[in-house]
Amino acid sequence: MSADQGSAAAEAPAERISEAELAVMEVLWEEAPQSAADVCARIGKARGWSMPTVKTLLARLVAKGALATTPEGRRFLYTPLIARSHYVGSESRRLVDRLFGGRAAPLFANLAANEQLSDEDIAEIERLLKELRK
Amino acid sequence: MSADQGSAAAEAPAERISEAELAVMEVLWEEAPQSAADVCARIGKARGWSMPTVKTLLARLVAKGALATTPEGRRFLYTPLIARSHYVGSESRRLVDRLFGGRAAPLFANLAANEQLSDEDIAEIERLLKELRK
DNA sequence: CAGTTCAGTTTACATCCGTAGTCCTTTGGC
DNA sequence: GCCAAAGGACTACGGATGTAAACTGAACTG
Repeated sequence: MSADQGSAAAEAPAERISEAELAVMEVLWEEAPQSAADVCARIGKARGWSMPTVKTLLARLVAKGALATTPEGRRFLYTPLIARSHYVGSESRRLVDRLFGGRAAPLFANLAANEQLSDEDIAEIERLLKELRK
Repeated sequence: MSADQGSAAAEAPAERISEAELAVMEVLWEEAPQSAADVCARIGKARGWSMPTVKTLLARLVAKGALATTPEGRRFLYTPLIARSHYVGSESRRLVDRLFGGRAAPLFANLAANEQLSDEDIAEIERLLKELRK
């Protein structure tokens, strides 16, 4: 079932990335290979996590196949194995499937109804629509 | 911190509703006051859960403030305390905040890029946009 | 060469979630 | 009035998650 746009297997971690893990992924998506210490330095500020916590999250992400490690001297450099756009896409699809019967329009309607759409958003979406209709 | 659009307290369970719990909520959103047995009958078909499982989920939802119980004879009738639209709205907002920097347009762009938009969706969204611009 | 320090691995633990068994109470039937 | 059935409450338990300490091995330093 489900689409699964076939082709290039390799990635696709299947395992879901948790909230805390996502924060780590974000840091690595921002800048590609980083050591645990680097990640910790960046995240420590935002979330106040200790080094062990960050290490655990990194290890779990590696176990889940979401990160790759490259030995560099006596430590590892971590690199995302899944693209942010890929993750974001599958999460969006999940939401749309779970709550909007798989249709994007109701989601959009909902955002509109809750005034979640800024003027900028509207303008941008119109632009995108024009693209799509071309 | 975070927004928390203050005002009318009362509802707003704060506690997050899990995946399995959501299935129970869906049944109750479909038809308002139902007994545990009713819910179980409906869900049993779809998810194959046993009665105890459904009862546990109902109890947890009550504990979370997502459901209200009304004594009816010697059993309880369960009623949603939060509206589906409310839940759906907050989940959508969560996604947009977490993954798209709080902007709806990138979400939309993502759905478009992944061909998640049907022609119907596009037509409907255009209609909504027209509404918004009025 | 030994000690310190750094980095990854293992272990830990409380909580939540999915799933379900068991128990207790109440109510209805005989 | 007593027993069985129905229904809610309590308990359970493995896995995931958030958060972190302790352990271990390797490298740099004096």
